[in-house]
Amino acid sequence: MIPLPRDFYLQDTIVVARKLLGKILIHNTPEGVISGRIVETEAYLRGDPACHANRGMTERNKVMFGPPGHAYVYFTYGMHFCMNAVTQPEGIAEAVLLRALEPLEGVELMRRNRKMNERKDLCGGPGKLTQALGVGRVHNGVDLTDSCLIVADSEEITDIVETTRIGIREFTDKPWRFYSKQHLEWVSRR
DNA sequence: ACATCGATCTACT
DNA sequence: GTAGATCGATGTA
Repeated sequence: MIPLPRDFYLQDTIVVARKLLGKILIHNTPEGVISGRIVETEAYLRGDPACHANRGMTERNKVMFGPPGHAYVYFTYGMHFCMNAVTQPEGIAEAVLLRALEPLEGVELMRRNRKMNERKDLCGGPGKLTQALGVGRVHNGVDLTDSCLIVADSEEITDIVETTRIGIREFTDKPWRFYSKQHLEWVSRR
């Protein structure tokens, strides 16, 4: 599995969000490899009130201001982690939220992490996929091109549905959520 | 110091 | 369709 190069994350963030569809997120854990195909993403841009970094750098969002190709993992709702891939050069805070995966390797580990058996319940949502892969606080800031958590190159998806983003209160009209039409069954919502 | 609420999920109606 | 869980980052005083 070849990690996507850092340059990949220097493209326009919306382009990155679309091109990440089909790619493979891989977590190498002591228990074994857990991986899935990315099938749903959202873009968060500068100047976007829904973007965590919009009001400047804070302790929580500082990874978004760092170099591209790193993971921005944050804790929310008192119980969930969400994972992003940071895009754009250092100093410019944009990112792509990973919202759903098609489970590939380590499905039994996912079942154990999630306390769920149905394949469809394992990775179909941003909080679900981090729990399934065992991704949390310690992964905030790790290098997605060279660490235990990587995004590997794979097929290009061309049949993409774009919709508005989920769970935000501002900029709700922007069509910056993307999912693969050929992986509908793994997507969090249609 | 303190109040608010979130890029969510589950269980229950 | 919606309430409740649960906690720390953030904004206001």
